[in-house]
Amino acid sequence: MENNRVKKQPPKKNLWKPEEDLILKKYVEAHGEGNWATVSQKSGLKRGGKSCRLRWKNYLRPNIKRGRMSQEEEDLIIRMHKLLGNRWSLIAGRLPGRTDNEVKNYWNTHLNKISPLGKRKHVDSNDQNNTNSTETTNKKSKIHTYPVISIDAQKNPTKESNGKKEEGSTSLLNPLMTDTKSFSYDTESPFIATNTSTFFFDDEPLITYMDSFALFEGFGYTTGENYAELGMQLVSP
DNA sequence: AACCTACACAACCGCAATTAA
DNA sequence: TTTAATTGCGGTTGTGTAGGT
Repeated sequence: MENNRVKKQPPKKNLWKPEEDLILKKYVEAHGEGNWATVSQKSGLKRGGKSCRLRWKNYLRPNIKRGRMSQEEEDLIIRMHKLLGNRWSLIAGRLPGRTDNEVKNYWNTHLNKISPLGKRKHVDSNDQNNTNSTETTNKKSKIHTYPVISIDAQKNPTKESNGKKEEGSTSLLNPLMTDTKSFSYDTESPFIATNTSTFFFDDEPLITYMDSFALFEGFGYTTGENYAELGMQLVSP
């Protein structure tokens, strides 16, 4: 060996360089999102499709909001996490300009430590007390197992038609109750906690979004006052 | 100044869901 | 209907850096 005081190795991590960002940005602007598997070949980037997709989604696409979370955003994350657990994409969907990765990182570094069990790294899987969220984060739990609710959905807004979403309404039929709760949504407005009934469906499939309401049922949230805890308010149809 | 530790966050990995053939 | 490819998601890891000793 020539030297036992070897200089620090150069970074091994494949961080994106500005020129790579530029290539990807121009490519997506020219060809649109999607077909990530072929982006690397066609653009000349020596990156996998997943990497390109992630980079675009988290940093390059328009309307990404950078910088510190506001107090309102933080509050919303806390409330949504309490309700949904580690459903980061779902939570991020309620925070315009924020990505799931950002929300997740923010939770892990800023908010998780607030909880009594808030150890940043290495959550002990044997820790029986580690149930501070309303839902286990086990991947298998992504299967929806909340049978108490049926959905009477009139509309499932999509981002089709020039990304312009439609105004609509959705109602939930609770079999344990005799009435149907319904609420309206304005698809142009972000779901920021307010004391109005306005919220945002984003790109999530309706059924996925409805999980949160199913959770309400599971935890005994059955009245309008409880919805208010989320800054939402049930309105009469 | 050198070392250590913890933090912040970008990026990767593996799995499941979805879509195309 | 089945299989393969692609996409999306959450968990985890790796790196740079700030602050303390």
